[in-house]
Amino acid sequence: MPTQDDVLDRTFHALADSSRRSIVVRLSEGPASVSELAEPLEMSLSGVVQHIEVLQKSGIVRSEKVGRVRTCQLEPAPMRAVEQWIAQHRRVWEGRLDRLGDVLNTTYGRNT
Amino acid sequence: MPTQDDVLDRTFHALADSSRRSIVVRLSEGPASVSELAEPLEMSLSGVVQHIEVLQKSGIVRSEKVGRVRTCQLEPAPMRAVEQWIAQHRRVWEGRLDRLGDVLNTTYGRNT
DNA sequence: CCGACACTTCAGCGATCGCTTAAGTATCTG
DNA sequence: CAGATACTTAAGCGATCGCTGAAGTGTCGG
Repeated sequence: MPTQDDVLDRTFHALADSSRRSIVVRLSEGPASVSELAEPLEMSLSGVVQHIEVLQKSGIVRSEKVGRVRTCQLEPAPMRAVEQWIAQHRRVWEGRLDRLGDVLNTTYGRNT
Repeated sequence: MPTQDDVLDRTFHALADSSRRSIVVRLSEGPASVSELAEPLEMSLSGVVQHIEVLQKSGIVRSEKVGRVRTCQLEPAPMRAVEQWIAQHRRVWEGRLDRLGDVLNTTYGRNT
């Protein structure tokens, strides 16, 4: 069973590449086959397949093969996990941000 | 000048490591020195410094050296960029998601 | 001035990444 | 059945990653 950390590792990693993000963008408009996903990318088909594998391992993408065509679609859960992770920690600093400007040139004590 | 793609590449990459995320979590509670950030991590100091460099290159972290102490703090802009990128594309599929279940076992035609 | 402290810099190392080419394996089409 | 199509699998390669240990540099405290 993958920990939450594993999910975040894999999802952030999957999205840290602009070819993979463009696949995600394309899939956000609806399912597509491997070769449809490959078409706009200037890369060999097997390069694209490897990107899709990374996306699948992160859980962002699901796929199913019918006949000789593999069709891919998005799975929203991992991206929501990422979005929530960011939102959660953003809330913490935003509560502090108004004070940081002054704090920087004085003491940095933790108030715990 | 870094493109938006570069920012996303570097920010997603920076967050794709649990040691770096734990640094971000720690910094969300307020600024900290390099050795304060290093303390909970089971890793050499220079390993930690390298993680901080990755975070700085992405723009997530800023730092300033006073005397012999480097103090780090969070910079919210890049994480907001990531959050917005996700939110933007999530909106697109969520409009479609209710249809996908049925679509999967029928045709996958794009309706453009 | 001398040692402790807080980094800093650098070489190196095994592992993973992103990509290629080449050679498969099914599946459809005529 | 013979192609063409749509992947699939595997080897390999240069680059980057995450980390270490060792040797610095600059600062502070006594």
